[in-house]
Amino acid sequence: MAEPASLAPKQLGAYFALMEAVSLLQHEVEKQLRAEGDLSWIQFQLLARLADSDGRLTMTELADGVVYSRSGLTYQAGLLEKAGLITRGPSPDDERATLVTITEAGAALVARVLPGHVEVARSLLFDPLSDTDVDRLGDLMTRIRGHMRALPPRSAAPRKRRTP
Amino acid sequence: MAEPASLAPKQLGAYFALMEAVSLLQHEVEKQLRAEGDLSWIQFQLLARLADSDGRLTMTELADGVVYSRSGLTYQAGLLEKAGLITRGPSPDDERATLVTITEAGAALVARVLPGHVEVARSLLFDPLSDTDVDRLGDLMTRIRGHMRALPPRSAAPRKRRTP
DNA sequence: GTCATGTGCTTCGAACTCGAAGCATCTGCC
DNA sequence: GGCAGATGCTTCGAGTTCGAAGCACATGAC
Repeated sequence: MAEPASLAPKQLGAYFALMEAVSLLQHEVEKQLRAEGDLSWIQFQLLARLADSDGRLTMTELADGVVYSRSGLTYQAGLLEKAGLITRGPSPDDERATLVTITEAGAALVARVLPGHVEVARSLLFDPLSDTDVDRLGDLMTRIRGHMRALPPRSAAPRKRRTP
Repeated sequence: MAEPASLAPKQLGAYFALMEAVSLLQHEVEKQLRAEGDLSWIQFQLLARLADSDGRLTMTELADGVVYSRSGLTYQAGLLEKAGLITRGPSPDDERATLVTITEAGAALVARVLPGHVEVARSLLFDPLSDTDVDRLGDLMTRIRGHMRALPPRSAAPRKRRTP
């Protein structure tokens, strides 16, 4: 390649390994979710997030952290609603907001696909790792995620995150 | 969520942190590549791979590791060719194969966007890490990637990888 | 040589994603 | 109260992705 451009080869290696490994993992995860529950990774994330939060999130809260565009979320929510996994209704507090609720069917589906999902993650991601490795990976990625979340948007998102 | 299903919470946390961090990183990387070179992450990967390999790879070799479907690769190669960044020609050895070569313009483009690309990776990914952390991350992800690559396809890819 | 099967790539249709534009509501300032 | 700008969500169009089907060549058995 042209030049290292101030990133040590070790770092470049780590970077590419990270990206490729996650890409492979995501691919396998999608396959499992599609096969067992006819869900995409995003749909699963949305349902899981709802299941965690007792249902009742606004669209924006739901999107937060799932990085997706608003329109994409609308689309996915439409699919999930049509499939009977979630419900959308107006918020009593804010007429503009849409409150999303997970249905019983939705919760049941999450519960059904979760074991297989976890199994894929275990066999692909954690199999070659020791307990210490898992700790380190968790620590590293948590720190990195925190760092990224805290960053000022790089020139983007004119309307993305509420500044609290 | 329903149940941990035999994955320790620590592992689940590591898993989700990993997925989210990479998702964020990829998003930013795409933005930079789009802004500075009008490239997608896949296109950049393809060009970088070609630049590394003295050009001259078959479509399948090029796709290998970039996980994409063959048709997607055909599509992307079409775009890159139209943009004058690569050339496609028949292979002398195998009439079926298409040999892909990177052009000067393609190599120049990679060289042009690389510094910015590296800078994004540095500031998002490596900024909160010490040298030791980088070593560990590289080690972990390299092992994980190796593990995943070696796996038997889980029921998929009837025609995906040559078995050497 | 010839036929069956495997492999390399492309074409096709359907599904998904994003950003820009649009509509409705909310908030703050006057 | 009323108006300007911000915010929440949706619609729309263009671009991208994938899997299945299809075509062309290669390889091995006979």
